[in-house]
Amino acid sequence: MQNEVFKALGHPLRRQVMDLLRKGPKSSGDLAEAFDAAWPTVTRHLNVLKDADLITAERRGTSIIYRANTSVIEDAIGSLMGLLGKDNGDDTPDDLKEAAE
Amino acid sequence: MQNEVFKALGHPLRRQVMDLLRKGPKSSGDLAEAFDAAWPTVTRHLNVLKDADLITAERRGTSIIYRANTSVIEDAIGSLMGLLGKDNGDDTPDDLKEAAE
DNA sequence: CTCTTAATTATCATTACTGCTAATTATCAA
DNA sequence: TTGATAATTAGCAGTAATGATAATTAAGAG
Repeated sequence: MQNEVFKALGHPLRRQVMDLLRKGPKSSGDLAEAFDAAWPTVTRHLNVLKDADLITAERRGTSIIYRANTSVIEDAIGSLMGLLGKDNGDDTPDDLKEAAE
Repeated sequence: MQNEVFKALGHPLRRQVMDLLRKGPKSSGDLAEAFDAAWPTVTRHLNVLKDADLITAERRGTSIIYRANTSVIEDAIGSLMGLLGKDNGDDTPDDLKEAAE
């Protein structure tokens, strides 16, 4: 869901995870090492990202490999772009109209 | 701060507010009417958006007018775009390399 | 099977978020 | 000043999020 995505991105550690995964897949251990937080804490953040479908997990023998899910990030971008267009159906009262057009 | 922005966007009502303001400025009352929630509840959400600098408030006589702050939305988009580029400094171990490039 | 390493789930305490009603402030009109 | 309307702040209860430690599962090596 769209809301889970933004909620998931609303934590610095989770955005950092996304940034680390940007360059390529990483194991849970690699990611856990990258932060001060305890491993279970990182695992939980990874689960939040996974529930939001922002990352995927795949078992590779004894370790678990995480990958960023680019399409969901793209969707989020699209959603934000949708907040930008003025798309004026003239919903703005005359007395609030800006000088510029 | 960037984190406040994503946290603020992590609530459906707040994203809806942003969408309503997309078309033009609105008063607190206009916004409160648009939702099922009680007015003080909407006010609180507006404050979250304001603290994130996603909207600005300006008193206009007896009512208060809210406007979307487009540049902050643009910054958020930029931040998400930054999560997309592969920008490979070859951080990916050989055994995790994908077939495609 | 046993041992080790990798990672997760369970549990708990603390803090943050949400949404409500009630009380308060702000502005204007008479 | 009084009254009315617009909007906010205060306070409270319920729920969700965070981060830690302890216990558990998973897979491979021997």
